[in-house]
Amino acid sequence: MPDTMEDVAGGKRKLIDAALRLAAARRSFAGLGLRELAREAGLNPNTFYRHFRDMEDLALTAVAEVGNELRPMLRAVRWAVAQDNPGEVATRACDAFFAYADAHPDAFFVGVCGSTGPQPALREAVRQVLADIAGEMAEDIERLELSPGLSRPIIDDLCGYVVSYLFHLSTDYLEDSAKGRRLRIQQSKQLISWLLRGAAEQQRAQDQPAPVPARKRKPTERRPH
Amino acid sequence: MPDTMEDVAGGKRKLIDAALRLAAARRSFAGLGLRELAREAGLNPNTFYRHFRDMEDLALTAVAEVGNELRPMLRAVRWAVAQDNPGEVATRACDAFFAYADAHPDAFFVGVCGSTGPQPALREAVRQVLADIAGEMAEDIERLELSPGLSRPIIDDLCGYVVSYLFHLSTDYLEDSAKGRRLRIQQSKQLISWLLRGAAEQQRAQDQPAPVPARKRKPTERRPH
DNA sequence: TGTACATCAGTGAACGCGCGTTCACTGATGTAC
DNA sequence: TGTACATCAGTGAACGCGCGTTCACTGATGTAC
Repeated sequence: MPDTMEDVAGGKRKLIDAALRLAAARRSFAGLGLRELAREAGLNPNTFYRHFRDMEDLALTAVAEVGNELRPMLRAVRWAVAQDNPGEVATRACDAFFAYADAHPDAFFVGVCGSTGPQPALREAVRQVLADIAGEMAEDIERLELSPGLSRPIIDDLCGYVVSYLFHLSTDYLEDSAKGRRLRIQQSKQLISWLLRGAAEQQRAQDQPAPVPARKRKPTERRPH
Repeated sequence: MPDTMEDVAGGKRKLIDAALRLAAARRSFAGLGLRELAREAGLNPNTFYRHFRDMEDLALTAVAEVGNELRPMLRAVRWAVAQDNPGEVATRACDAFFAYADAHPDAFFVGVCGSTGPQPALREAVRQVLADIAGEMAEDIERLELSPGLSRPIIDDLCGYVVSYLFHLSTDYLEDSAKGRRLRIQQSKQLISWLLRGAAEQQRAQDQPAPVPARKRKPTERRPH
């Protein structure tokens, strides 16, 4: 079982937290120095080697921690809201996402920066977390029957768009003023709304293909525009 | 008048090109060393100071160069396609974008990495280039009457979504195989198609507001879902 | 209950290295008269 | 046309500094018998 936020020994915990703090403030995990990190954590530089092989090792540990917390949280929101207001799952999950970003800004800065940073393993780890989130979102939409008409491939594409957009928007959101933040949340909800309508229309077009050249397309085939 | 790609003296040109090459390969402008850069450019480390104050100065110069080439290119494609096939502007501009990314991979890696990197000035410069591109796109859609029904604010949001998505997708595209690349282009076109339909539907809803609570909304007000 | 030993987090000194930056210099190109 | 001077790209040596990493060490905690 992987580490959770709580059951990690003192020095290791301090190092991870200090790394998130420093890397988020400067928008770069790669630029972190081992000694600088130890200084921030209030530890001897060598203590680092007691817990991590190198900086990349620490980065991957941190990303796994965050991912393992963020993912279940989003699922929980979706299932909880689906009970009471099935029509508001998208908007409420959107709110929950930004609220979580608000509560864990360091994690989001590190994630976004890491997704384009120099360490291939870190980029891949972040990418995987996003893919998992999109996958779970698609599964929930299907299982909770939130968009009854849509086929699974279309739901998958939809979730991919939404997750990618929200993820990259999160740092702009965190850097923005209260007013700007409200606007960005509103725009995110608008994006989701548009995509849902666009996807539904395409699904409808696929379900009852155009009358004249109908035989040319197989019903399962995806033909965007 | 700012520098264009051609009229820059030998050493300066070499330094900019070497910086794009190295920064793209390692996915980080911030990690670039002055001596390392001079080595790659085949120059003495001190020659750097003849042309740039520091690394950030060089980075801003490079971003301006790329932006000043990419933006007019996209405009030209839109206007050219609009002449012959007004219905295909979105898909053809999409193709042109990825073709340009293909031809200038270093510039895109540096741009995407810079947009989340440690230098605030570089982040702001990249952001500005994207905002300019989105603004020009919106202007062209309006002037070329490519989506006659849509109001300008809705076109602005639409362009913002598309530019953000394509920009962040560009590095995934460049890292992908030929097959994956085709899929990503296809998905991009699908996203644009969905957004266009969703935006059109919302515009329709705004133009003829719901019968009963109609007096509660001003016609110009934007109320995304 | 006591004793011996293993494990493990954390320490402090020391190393060699590449870094950014400074200084004084060269040599070519342009320009004033 | 020639001469004197300014400008500017590029050079090479030298500096002090913080870095990652290694080594031998301490002291606390757990464990076998």
